[in-house]
Amino acid sequence: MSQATETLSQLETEVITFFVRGTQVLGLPKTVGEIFGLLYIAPAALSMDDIIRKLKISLGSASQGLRTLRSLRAVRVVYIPGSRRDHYEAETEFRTLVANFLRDEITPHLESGESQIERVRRLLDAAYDGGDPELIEWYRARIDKLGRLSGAAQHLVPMIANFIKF
Amino acid sequence: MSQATETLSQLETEVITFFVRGTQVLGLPKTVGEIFGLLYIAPAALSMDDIIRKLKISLGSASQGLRTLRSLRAVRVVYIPGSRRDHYEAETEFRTLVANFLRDEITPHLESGESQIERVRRLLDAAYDGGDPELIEWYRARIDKLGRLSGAAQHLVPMIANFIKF
DNA sequence: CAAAGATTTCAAAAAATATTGAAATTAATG
DNA sequence: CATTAATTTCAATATTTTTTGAAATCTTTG
Repeated sequence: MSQATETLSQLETEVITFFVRGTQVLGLPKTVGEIFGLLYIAPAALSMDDIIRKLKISLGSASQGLRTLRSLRAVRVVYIPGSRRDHYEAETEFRTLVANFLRDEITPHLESGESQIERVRRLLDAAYDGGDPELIEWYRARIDKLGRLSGAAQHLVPMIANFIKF
Repeated sequence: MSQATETLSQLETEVITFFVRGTQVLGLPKTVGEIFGLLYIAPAALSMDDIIRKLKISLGSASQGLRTLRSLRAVRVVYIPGSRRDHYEAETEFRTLVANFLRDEITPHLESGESQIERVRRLLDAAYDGGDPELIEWYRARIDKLGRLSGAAQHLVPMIANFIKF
């Protein structure tokens, strides 16, 4: 039996709003932010049922949202002796959270961007026969600039990961 | 009269795809990425009509997309003597592009986050009467952690803006 | 200043995304 | 091992976002 009150306190509401904004900036569903915010400010681990009742969201959203948060390692399963339900608590180390997010969500994008630029370069090399050489040089300059952006972005990631240390 | 070919070359298609992915990561509409990509790789400024014909998008999307890009200062209006239409070219300095984006799109979010945390702090102070002091201290620790995240993010922005220099 | 051209606006349609809840599955208990 | 509880899945629904194109507005030019 869960002893948590059914209504959200003003404090809880504010904290949840904070994270909902965050997840929306990151392009994640609102319910994911709600669940994370609720768990972040919860003094004890909550079951899926607690989450459903406090946030008034559906079973499906809760299950799907927790799956997302688990896959981001933003939430951890905690065993509560005597309860048959899984209980969840938030990962509160933002350093860890950011590092995981960068590694799982950002780095793959950057790598695919890098390989795409490589492909465009080869395309340009193949076009040497036929096309106007001056135009091709101009294109190459533009693609090179893109390559430098991509490279800089890849350097940036570990810098960011390293910077959030507290 | 526009002399640009009507079909997109493979090179153009690849570059556009690159930027479409980018805008989708940033949460901007696909057409915005398409327009920017087309302009980025275009050897000469293009009119809205050129954009519509080459990308096969609607008038409304082109107008709205160009508005977005202008407001991000990712695109510049260029006057072409003898033509009545506005012509557009892409801002190709990624340093400028990133700096503008951080200032206009990211910083405001961070500032509103900061002030929201301030509000939660005051809420907690007001709650000193009535609530369990131990629980309130626990809450305060969680809110402080949030505050440190917010502070770190704000330090990060100028660092990133500074790092993309080429 | 009329006429044609270019651009913007905005309501409606289409597409993409998120949410719901009932049914299926999986796990725990007596 | 049957029963009940907990969780996941997924098709249907709702919501949000993007795109379209016709009408309105603004601009240029003869």
